[in-house]
Amino acid sequence: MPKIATWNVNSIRTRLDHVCQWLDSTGVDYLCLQETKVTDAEFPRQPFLDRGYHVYCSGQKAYNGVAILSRQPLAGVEAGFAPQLPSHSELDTQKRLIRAQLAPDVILVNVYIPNGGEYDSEKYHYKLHWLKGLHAYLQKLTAQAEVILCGDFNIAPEDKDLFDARDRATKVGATDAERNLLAAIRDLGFHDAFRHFTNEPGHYSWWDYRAGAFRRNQGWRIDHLYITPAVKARACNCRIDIAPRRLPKPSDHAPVILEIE
DNA sequence: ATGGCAAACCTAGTTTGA
Repeated sequence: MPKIATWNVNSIRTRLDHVCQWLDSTGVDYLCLQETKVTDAEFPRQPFLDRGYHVYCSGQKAYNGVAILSRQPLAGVEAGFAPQLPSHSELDTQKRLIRAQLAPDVILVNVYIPNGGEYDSEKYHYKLHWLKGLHAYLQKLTAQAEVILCGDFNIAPEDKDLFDARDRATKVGATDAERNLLAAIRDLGFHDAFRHFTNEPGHYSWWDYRAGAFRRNQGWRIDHLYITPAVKARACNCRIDIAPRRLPKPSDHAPVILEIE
């Protein structure tokens, strides 16, 4: 039963031991990483090669950066929008997207969607612009194949996906403009894998380092796996693993795992 | 309204995160 996971590690070099321990204990087949914060030349490949994973990364110094670890070698690996959408190549200066084929008719897309900064700031509008680019990109892909779209979306899709939805009109990650663009992407034919199995509120994938947010479970569910119908039909389970968030010096995000039969 | 924490960067204070 293949397992596919997504995890914003907030620096792969700082979190190397956590990720290795987690791979050893869960044995996931594919792990999509975000915020690796390292160039491809500096990416710590060897510990993953030693564990039998192939490493595909697209990173930059200090900020952003995505990677896919896979037990099998992957075909069709492409970084950024440009290979599918040359018109949007300016979005590729920030390393936030990598994709690969899992099968001839299944494409895995790993994204690190911009944070958005303050409401109505330049960063907020960049986030909205980036989401429109992602929509155009996925429109092409969903016409060709089944797609597993995962990563750090920096968006809580519903009010039950954050601990306090008050004032959300200006709360970046929960505004209507962001949710509407995410809904437009979802309407290309995606289903929220986590919500296929769990309806209750109070399940989060990110907690602020400050103010005891994790201890008080004051978090947001912003890390997602979106799957097209044929994948959904094979999905057995999708859960957030909060165990790594309890460790000393954790990432502020927890991994999310999808199991497929 | 602010701070609280963590990481990276030409090491000290700035930028980013959501």
